[in-house]
Order: sequence, then structure tokens, then C-alpha cells
Amino acid sequence: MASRAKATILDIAREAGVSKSTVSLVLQGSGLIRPETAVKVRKAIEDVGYVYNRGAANLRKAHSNVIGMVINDLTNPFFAELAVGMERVFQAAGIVPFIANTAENPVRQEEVLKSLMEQGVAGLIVSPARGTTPGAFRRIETAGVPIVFTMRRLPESRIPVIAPDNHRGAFIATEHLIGKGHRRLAFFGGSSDLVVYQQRLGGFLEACETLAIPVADRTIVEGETSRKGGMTCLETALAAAEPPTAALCFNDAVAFGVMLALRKRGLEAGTDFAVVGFDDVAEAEHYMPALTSVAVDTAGLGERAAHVMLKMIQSRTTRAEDHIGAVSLVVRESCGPSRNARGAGAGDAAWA
Amino acid sequence: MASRAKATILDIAREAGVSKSTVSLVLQGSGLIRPETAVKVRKAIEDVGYVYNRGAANLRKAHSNVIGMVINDLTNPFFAELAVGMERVFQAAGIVPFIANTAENPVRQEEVLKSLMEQGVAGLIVSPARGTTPGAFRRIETAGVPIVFTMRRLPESRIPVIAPDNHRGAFIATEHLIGKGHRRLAFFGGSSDLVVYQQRLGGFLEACETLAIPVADRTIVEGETSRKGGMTCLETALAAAEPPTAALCFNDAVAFGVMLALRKRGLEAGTDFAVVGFDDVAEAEHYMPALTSVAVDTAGLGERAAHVMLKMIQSRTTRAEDHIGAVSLVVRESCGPSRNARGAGAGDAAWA
DNA sequence: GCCTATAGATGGAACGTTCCAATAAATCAA
DNA sequence: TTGATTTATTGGAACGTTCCATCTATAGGC
Repeated sequence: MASRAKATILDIAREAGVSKSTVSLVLQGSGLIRPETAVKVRKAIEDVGYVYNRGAANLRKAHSNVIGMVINDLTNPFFAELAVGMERVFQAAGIVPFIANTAENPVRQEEVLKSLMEQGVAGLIVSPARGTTPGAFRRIETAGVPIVFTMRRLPESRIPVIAPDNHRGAFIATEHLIGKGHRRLAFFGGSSDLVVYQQRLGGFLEACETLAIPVADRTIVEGETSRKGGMTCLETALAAAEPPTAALCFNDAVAFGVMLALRKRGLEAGTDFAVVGFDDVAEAEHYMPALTSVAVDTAGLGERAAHVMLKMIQSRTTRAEDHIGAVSLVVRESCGPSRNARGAGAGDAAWA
Repeated sequence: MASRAKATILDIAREAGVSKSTVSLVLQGSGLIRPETAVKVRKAIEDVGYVYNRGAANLRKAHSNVIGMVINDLTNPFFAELAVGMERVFQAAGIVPFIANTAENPVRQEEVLKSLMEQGVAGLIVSPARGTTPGAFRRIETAGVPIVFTMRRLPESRIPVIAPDNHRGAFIATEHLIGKGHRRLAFFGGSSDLVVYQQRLGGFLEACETLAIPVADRTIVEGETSRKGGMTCLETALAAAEPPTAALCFNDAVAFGVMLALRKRGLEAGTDFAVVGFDDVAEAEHYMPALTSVAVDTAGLGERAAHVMLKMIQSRTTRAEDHIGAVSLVVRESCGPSRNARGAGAGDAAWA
């Protein structure tokens, strides 16, 4: 069985009657070793209950095969889906990514990044916390550790970003709403200190502009990017004199909140008020009514981010192209039946 | 600014005009250093853009301050809540836990554990994947690395477990259902290879037994522990000749699925069919109708697990007491109005 | 002035790996 | 046979830290 003190490469060497160098070679799968020797060594490894000490190895190698994934909100299932995509490609490369949560807190993010750096990560995939200061990643950059941002970017940074085409996503969603006959539109959730917010809101506004929705008929309500935030947004919007009849939501969580709030008022998403989400998380399809949402191919973005990271590490560069992922609107039930079925009076909702 | 090759403790020593030992002492916050010297060294550390090499340190120290958190399903918001609790206490201890996802796959779990061990973790908090083989953790145990299981346990293992009182939770929930006048009861979701399932189902059955629900009136439908799984469960249950009028669900995800499936049939959770969930995730409160669920104090369990882990590391033991957390039923709307309001005919649901 | 404490700083030997240069053994060319 | 080449294996010097034992001042006691 295993000995008390942890076994090292030398213990294996002694056990197998070879030198430590030979053991090291076997561990690395070198072809220079005679097959019988390799077998003998591998048996010894098994016998002594050896566990590889990557820290010691990295001391020599400076090539660490650990990748850190820093996420701002583990609670959002969106990030879980993103993580799944990444893990798929990292797994194939024999890498285990370590996930750390910053809970949208820049101070915590600082700690997390420090710890990851001390651990000697080969690269970092980050969705930065809100309120991250511009210089937060400079240390890491000058240390030459590759970083890629996902979903969010920092206002002025040169760090590559993998994100969906937020502007276009919002644009086509808004277009859809207008095509359904809606004339008083809202944009719900998010806050203006996020670049993503600017982009999505931008797409919304541009669609309003090109399809001639007057400024007076556009309602913009900022709010938390959660169910609760969505509920609040709806309440404030409906309190207005001329409330909107449809809303594009910052993300799906907000959209779910809006639908819940509607039900609470005895209204039904789809027939009484149109709502479209953003991200198309798995849940959207199974909701009742099923949520129309902008699909961003979350797992695909995760895969992409992982690939870019791998490439950066391999070519030991800290630069890479941004990647803006294609988006598409997946139409379900939350915007109601087609225009014909609803008739011209669609805008006059039940509460009016 | 920072130099090209990464700075070491010797660079700092040179910069500050002291010895490497002094720098090391400063890094560890030793009181043996004259304050002015410490200041000088700290300035040098800043100047050269030094990043601590924990791998090298661990080589000497064998005391790693990294804790791994191995989770079987990152997609379940429940685990995010658990993680939040743990992080609270680890953060206070100056530790950053690394989270890794096994996606309910024992093979992946094996890889993840191996990687974590190679990284030299000080301890492991694990929610084991389904189908984990009995010996999966023996290597780690003999290596002397403390492990704590959360939520799930392995059938025969001696590893300490932090989990809610599943049996009692299911018991009181079932009691509640019966108290509401329901006589044909179902247990939805989960599968019998999970110990948790046995416990929750056990509580359900015991309540049925003591409150005299005949075996013929108990429906048990296994299924995925997800929304989709819940939907399927409801469908199969309602297809029976004498369908149940109430269900205890394996967890909240299943419960949400059941409610969705009800709506799809034009039925309403609460008035037409009673459903109670398990775990009481944050979402339960905001659902429509709000979900009655067994609260397990998720974050509290997380904190507890973290504390136990810290204690084990500190006292360098691999043993600890199990902790079975108290549970409580939080009654909301998904089981309908009180018995009186519903009248005696409660059992005769709309579809009968 | 001398001896002893004490505070502060230091050199060197680990820790467990990798990698290079060197060796030994076996094969081949002449 | 000798020398060159190939194939397997090996010792030793790093890598960046910690920690122990040692050293040097300075201060205090007499």
C-alpha cells in the first residue's frame, strides 16, 4: 500500500531499479524509453501511490497547463453554459480549468486574480466584474499571461474579447417586436456602466430609429440583471401614463422576471404584453409561455474562447483578434401569435 | 516598470539591498524585521512587478492553502448558492477555493480530482458525481488529503458528510400535503442510485405509512433532476387511471418542471394539483405561483462544510463528524389555499 | 572595559521536478 | 578490429521558495 510520507520520483526510481531521470521520462510519455522499462516504472508508480507534483515541475518548466476562469456571477445559468463549452475543448487538450467566482465584486476579483497568478496559471478567461478599474489587469498583462475577456469588455483595454453581436441581437429582436405591431416599446434591465448594456440598448434604439418609433414611445428602465430586477422593471413601466406593450429585456433572467410580474397582475406574456429575452438560456425553451429570445450560441462562445486561449498560449502571445459571434432570434410564444391572429388592436392591452 | 523575465525573490533582494531571506520574511509578515527594512522591501516588490510563486513555496512548506471544490452540476443554481456560502468563510481565511465541474460524469471527475491533487490542494469539498465508484477517493484518502462530501454521500464511505436532513424534510413536506387533504400522492424525480434519493423517498414513504396512505395510492416516478425531468414525471403520473393530486418533488428544478407541465395542460399548481419542492432555491419564492419547498439553508451548509474543512486542515486529520442540517418547510402558494378554503372535494381535480 | 542578551539580518541546504550533457551498451560500416 | 552511430539510461545542475543555524551589531549589566 501507500507509504506515509508522500512518494516522490526517487521512491519510484528506487522501487523500479532505475534512475529518477528515467522515471521522469516515463511520466512525460517519452518514446526514448524501452517499453519493458516503462512498464516496470509504471507498475512502481502504482505501487507506491505516487501523485505527481505539478508545482515542482512548473518550477523547471514554466509551462503550467492550468487555466483560470474568472466569472462574475456563478448564479447565472448562462455562465454555467459558457463553462460547459470551454470545458469541452480544454478537456480534449488535457487541461482542467479552474473556475473562480468574483460575485460581481472588484475587490474579490483582485484577490482571485492574485491567487490564480500565484498558482502560475497559463492563461485567464475572464468575465470582469462590474466596476473593474481600468488598470486591474495591467499586472497580469505585463507578466505576459494571456487573457481573454468573454461577454464583457473593459472600456479601453486591448485585451481580446469573445462576445456575441449584442447590437445586432437587440436590433433584430426589436425589429421583430415592431413587426408584430407594437409601437410603444421598452428596454428592461441592466445598467449603463456595462459596455454590453450600451451595445444592446444601442441596437434597440437604432431599430426604433430606423423603424420610426418616436422617442416618446420608448421606455428605458435600468435594473438588476435578475428575475427580481425584471419584476421591478415591469412594475415601474406599467405605472406610466402610456405604458409600453412590449419589452426587450437585457437578458433572459430579466425576461423571466417580467413574465412572472405579468402573471402576478393576471396578465399573460404573449397575449397581453410581448417580451423577448437575450442569451437564450436552456430554460427559455421550457418556460410557460416559451420565451422568445436572442440566441447567442453560449456554448459555442465558450468553445471559441477556449480555442483562442489555447492558441495564444501555444504561440506565446498576449494578443488575439476579437470574436463577435453571430446571433439569431428564436421565436417562441412570449411575443404572442402572429400579427394576423392578433388583429390591429394588439397594442391595446387588457390593462389600458 | 516590470522586467521581461519574471522577477524572483532574489531580484527583490538585489533591488532592496538585502538578502533573499529577509525578503522571504517580509513576504510572510514576520515580526522579526525592522519596519524600515520591511518598507524598503515592499517598495522593491512593487517596483519589480513581483508575483509570488506558490508552487516553489509549497515545495518547501507542504501546506498549500488551495482548496478544491468539486461539483457535479454547475448548472443547478443550488450549487451556486452552496458555493457562495463556502466562499464567505474561505475568503475570511484568505483562501480562494477553486471550483471544478464534473458534469455528473465519473470519468471527468477522476480527471478533475487528479489535477487538483497534482496541484497540491490542502483539501477537497466534493459533491460526487452519480455512479462514482466506491474506490474513487481511496487514493486521496491515503494521501492524507482531507475530504468533505456535501449533499451527497457514497454508500459505504467513511468520509464526513455535510447534508440536510433529507428524510425529515421529505417527511414534513408529505405530512403537509396530507394535512391539506390529499390522499393520492406522488414522489417525482431522482433515481434510486443516489443515496439522497433513498433518504427523501424514505421520508415520503414513512409519512405515507404513519398517516395511513395505502400503497396503491402512492405513485413513484423516477426521472431526471431537472425541469425537463419534472415535466415528464407529471405526464406519466397523470396518464394513470387514478392519478395523484399532489406531488413531492425530488428537488426544486423538478418542481418547476411539474408546474410548467401543469400550465401546459391548462391546470394550475396549487388549485388543481399540489406541488412541493426540495432545496428552496432563491427562485422558488419568485415563481408564479410561489413554490412551497423544503428549505435546507443551502448557504449555511456551504459555510458549515467550509468550516469543517478548515478545522480538518488545521488539526491535520482526515476524520470529522457528519453534519445533518435542520430543515423546514416554507409554505407558499403551490399547494393551494388551506384545506377549509378548498372544501372536501379537494381530491377531485379538474381533469378527473 | 568585558561579557552576555537580544534584535535583525543572512547563507546554505533542502523541496521534487526537468533537461542537458554525458555515459554505456549495442549495432553497424569499413 | 576500430571507429562511428544509434539507442537507453543516467547524474547533476537548475528552478524559487522556506527554514535552520549562524553571524553581526547594538544595548545592557556589572
